[in-house]
Amino acid sequence: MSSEKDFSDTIYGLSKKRGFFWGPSPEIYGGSAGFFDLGPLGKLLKNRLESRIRSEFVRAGFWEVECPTVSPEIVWKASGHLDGFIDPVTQCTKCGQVFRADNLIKELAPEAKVDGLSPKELTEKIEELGIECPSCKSPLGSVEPYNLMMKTRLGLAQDAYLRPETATSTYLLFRRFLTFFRGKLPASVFQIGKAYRNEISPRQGVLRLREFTQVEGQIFLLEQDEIDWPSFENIEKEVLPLLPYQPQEADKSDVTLTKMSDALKKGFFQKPAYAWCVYVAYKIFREMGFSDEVMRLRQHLPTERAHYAADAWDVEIYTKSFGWVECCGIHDRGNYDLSRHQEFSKENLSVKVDKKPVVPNVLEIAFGVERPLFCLIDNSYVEDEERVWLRFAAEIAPIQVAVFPLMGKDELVGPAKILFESIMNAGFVAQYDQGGSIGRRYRRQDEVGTPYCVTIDYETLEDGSVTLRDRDSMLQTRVHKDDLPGILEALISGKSRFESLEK
RNA sequence: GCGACCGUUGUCUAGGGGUUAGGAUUCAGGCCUUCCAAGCCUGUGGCCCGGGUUCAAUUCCCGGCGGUCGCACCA
Repeated sequence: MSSEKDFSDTIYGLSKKRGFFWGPSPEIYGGSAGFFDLGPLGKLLKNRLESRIRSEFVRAGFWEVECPTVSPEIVWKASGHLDGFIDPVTQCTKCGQVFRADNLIKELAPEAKVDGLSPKELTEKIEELGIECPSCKSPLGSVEPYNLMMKTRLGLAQDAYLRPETATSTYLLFRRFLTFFRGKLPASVFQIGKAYRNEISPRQGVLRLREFTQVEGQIFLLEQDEIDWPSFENIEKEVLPLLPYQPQEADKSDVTLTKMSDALKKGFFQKPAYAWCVYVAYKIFREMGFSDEVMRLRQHLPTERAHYAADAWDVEIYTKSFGWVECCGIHDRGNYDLSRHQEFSKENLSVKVDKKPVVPNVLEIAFGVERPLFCLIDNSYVEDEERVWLRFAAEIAPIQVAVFPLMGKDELVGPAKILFESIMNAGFVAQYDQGGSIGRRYRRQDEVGTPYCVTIDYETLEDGSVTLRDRDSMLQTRVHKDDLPGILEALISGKSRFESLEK
């Protein structure tokens, strides 16, 4: 087998060649790191993932919303992103190390006053105090503000930022949600949309992007709800691969297959509602086509957690390219966000509990779509002596069925095109191809993961039967063309198996 | 952002101060072909960008952009 680095090259090569994704974008101008274009197949695949995500959220009782990607500065002031992410940084002119300027000054000159100083003033302060690079004693460069958010402007003068997460824009609707949900909590909503992070140094292709599609589900609820969570009963017998923080601290990384009810008893999860969210996240990834063997749920170490987070678990996916990849975070955000927005907006974001105002808590499921997209291609790639193919689950494959005339003869091409039309009309994403030998066309579809191919031949002209070919086994069977929509539907949805078609 | 290495058709790659820049594969068209990348013919397409050195730069130098790895960063 190829090395890890070689394998990601293989995936990126195939993706570029077959039109899953291209980049960095804009390619003809040399590209900017952290931006990628989705080609036709990548977009089809992403649409399928999003629709699985969407239906899984809906099934779990979430309602979808959509908010602007740009919000004025005050929003990010309130959310904490502005202060949290405008760091005054200085860099050593010789060794290149980067430091937080304010922290560095405080550390080396505790009596100096640095709070509220501009980058320019901080630069002067560093000169004044004769501070140099702590590791190599060389002069430091001027202090520059660095913020992870992308800045823009509304009209002439109002500062605004592109959202670094969709969640914050969702929280701003809380009062509207209260009305929509007729004053009842818990209330569950989710959003699928673009988010932007001005990463200093994007790496690993589509795994760390400056612009990406985020999916974030939020449950607004009261503390009591977190304990009394009836839906937990539906999933308490589910067994998930858990990796709590304790074994990690002992440098162990073996998952424990744990029943959810036991996980709660053992204290892996504090609250049933949070545990349920972890299950929902896991279920979404299952629905996207990941098998249990390549997934695990890893709890953040206490040192890894955000200061306000009571608990945090990640869904991780094993890839042949990069090993375990963090794909989804499940966070207990407490009432931090709503409290902050209440404070900054002066709007009442509380509900009445026993006649007293209480700001509700938030549980969150958050992930980007591009990571699972990449992981899925990585996981689906299969290669043997004969061919290369993507073993997508039929339901998420970008193209579901390809239609070929056995040869490019007029008497076969005509009927093949008619059949292609009827398959499209039946609602399938289909592709027609008459270029090259039949074997080459099968291989082409294998390489983009098309689960089924249909071939029209001379027998079709006599009795209406066609060849139906299965991607993974390369087996073929004859069926009547009029039965195809039903057969394909059953195969793709998993209601029947290809082997059972064989007579 | 720093350091090291790197950037040649759609993809993978050979090469190198003066070349018709080579190969494999893909792709398009044609011939052939009654089910798994066959064969034959034809064709499209390339030296990341800018500056410098030089009679001459894709090749050497500098800068930019991008990539890989390491450091840092990753709410």
